[in-house]
Amino acid sequence: MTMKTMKQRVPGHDCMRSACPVSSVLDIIGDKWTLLVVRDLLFLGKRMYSELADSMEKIPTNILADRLKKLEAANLIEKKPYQDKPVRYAYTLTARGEALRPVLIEMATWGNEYIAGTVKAPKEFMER
Amino acid sequence: MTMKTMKQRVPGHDCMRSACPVSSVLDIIGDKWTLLVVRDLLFLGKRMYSELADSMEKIPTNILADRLKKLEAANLIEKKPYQDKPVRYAYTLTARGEALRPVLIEMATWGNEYIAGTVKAPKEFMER
DNA sequence: CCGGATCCGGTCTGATACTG
DNA sequence: CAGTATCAGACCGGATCCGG
Repeated sequence: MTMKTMKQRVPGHDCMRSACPVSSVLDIIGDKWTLLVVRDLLFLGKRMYSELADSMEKIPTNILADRLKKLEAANLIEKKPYQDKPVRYAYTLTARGEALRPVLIEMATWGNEYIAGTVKAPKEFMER
Repeated sequence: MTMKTMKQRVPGHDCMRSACPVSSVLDIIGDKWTLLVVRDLLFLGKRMYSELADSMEKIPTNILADRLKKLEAANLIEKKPYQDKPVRYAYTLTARGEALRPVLIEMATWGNEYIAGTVKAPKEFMER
């Protein structure tokens, strides 16, 4: 119930970020974990929950489940069952989610240039 | 003392984000407010504390002060006194901070395309 | 086992009040 | 004007639990 009762950012609410696109985007991906999930789906080819949970950054499972829900609610990812008994889902980016690629690329580019020790991504990731 | 005792992300610590550039960048700008401050400095020409506090998103003053400190510690901004009696500081982006422009631009581009009602930034902001 | 859901302690956020 | 203090409540993250 803790995660479910999180404060919503609804139109008219004090916290509603206005029409600035940067601000609006940050309402969706402006936290430490969401973009890491997107990165794993976009660049690392992950699709299953267990693969996502296995990230280098050790995302807690409750956080992962919560972010997957929010990403789905924001139409950045879809989940489709790939087996029954028990039902298991594969998570994939929607076109809307895929479109975040340039954002991730620019972040990676900045990191490679300005943060020592970061690993350069393979070139195929840096191209459309 | 609350803000000062925040958990540090030091090399060797469990929480240290590894060499992934995206992850490392998110350690610096991966929260809801930091990039908004950068946006104000980069696109809106703000320099003074009071201008930054006046953002549309109503950033709380304690959060603003905290983010300015962290941005300075990360060498993304500098503060220089622009008057004495009393000493007042102007905050400006360093080259390292200015270099985040492509990230902000891609975020704004994504927002304009995929979030209804976001305002398009003037073209001069979208060019180097 | 896998994919989460629940619990819980501690941390952080953010509204407001306050100070020099 | 440029921050600092305070404090309740939101949120994170580790551990654990549970249904299929």
